[in-house]
Amino acid sequence: MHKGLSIGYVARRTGLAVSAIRYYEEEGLVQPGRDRGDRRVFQRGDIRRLSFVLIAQRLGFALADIRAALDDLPQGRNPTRADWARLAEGFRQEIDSRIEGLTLLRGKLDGCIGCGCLSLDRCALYNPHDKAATRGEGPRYLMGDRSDEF
Amino acid sequence: MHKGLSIGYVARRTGLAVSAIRYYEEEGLVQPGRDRGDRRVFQRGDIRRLSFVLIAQRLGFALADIRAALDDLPQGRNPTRADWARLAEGFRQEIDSRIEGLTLLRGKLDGCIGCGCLSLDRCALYNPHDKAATRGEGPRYLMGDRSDEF
DNA sequence: CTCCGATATCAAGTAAGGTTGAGGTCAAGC
DNA sequence: GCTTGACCTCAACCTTACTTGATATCGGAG
Repeated sequence: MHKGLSIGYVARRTGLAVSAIRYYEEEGLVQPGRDRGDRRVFQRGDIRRLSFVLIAQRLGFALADIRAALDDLPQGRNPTRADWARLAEGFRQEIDSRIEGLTLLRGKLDGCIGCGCLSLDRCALYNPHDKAATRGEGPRYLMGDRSDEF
Repeated sequence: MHKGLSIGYVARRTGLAVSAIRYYEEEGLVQPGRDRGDRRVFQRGDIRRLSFVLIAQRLGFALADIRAALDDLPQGRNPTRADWARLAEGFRQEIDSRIEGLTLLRGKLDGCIGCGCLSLDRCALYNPHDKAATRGEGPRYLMGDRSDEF
């Protein structure tokens, strides 16, 4: 009996605001059906999709990236455990590479502490081309794009 | 001979856009003087301040946080190497705690891969109270603030 | 002296990720 | 039958971190 879930229920289960869920629908992250009263009808799997969104956001992904990832889920059939596990594996790799980037950064920082050199041209810490730690950082979309300006 | 630096020079040295530097002044991150023609006059130390801003941004700090950190620099005298090293030490700790958070997250994720459980109520991966990885993620400033909604 | 390039100000626009409010509908409970 | 709560839409607003454009002025080169 696929009774379907109301937006309020999904909101309570995910901790998202109702308005946020509607926004996510607008962004194509979930595609609930409608009942005859035009109210959104979610399935259990949608809670999982939204959980995915929340976790991915914590990793700093933009909604557009997350949508792209979710679009890789099979459209016709229900996503299986294996499908989700595949996505999780992608996460794992992303986490790995972040840890690696931060570790690298820390090493450089260790080299800088003591000399006090935060000057751009000399300090290994600032390298605009090392984008590893830059992802998902908000509107600094142009950062690093003009290092050839001079 | 403290000749003072023009905004264009500082922009070239830091890789920042002139408009960005003016914006940073507005936000209180630098306080250049003015010449008689009302043009901004920067000191060498301002390049260092701006470098600090860039590095901190890479770590995901908001400008407001960065300003707070910079405000800890001694106001009267010129910042010494030790002052900058102290700030760098704060960075180091932040990086450490991020790596730790991500490592934890990875461990949880490993526990989830295979079971495909991305369901919020069961999966250890999603825990709204674990804010370690949440900082600097843009406008999701309310995230985790409504876990008591239900 | 004149012109150009760098600078100045100020208002408005942009992008992401939402929230808020006005105004309307629907189904259930009393 | 009426009210209440949950839902609907649509437009407007919010924050952060800037950019863009209009318009004006400064200062050095020629």
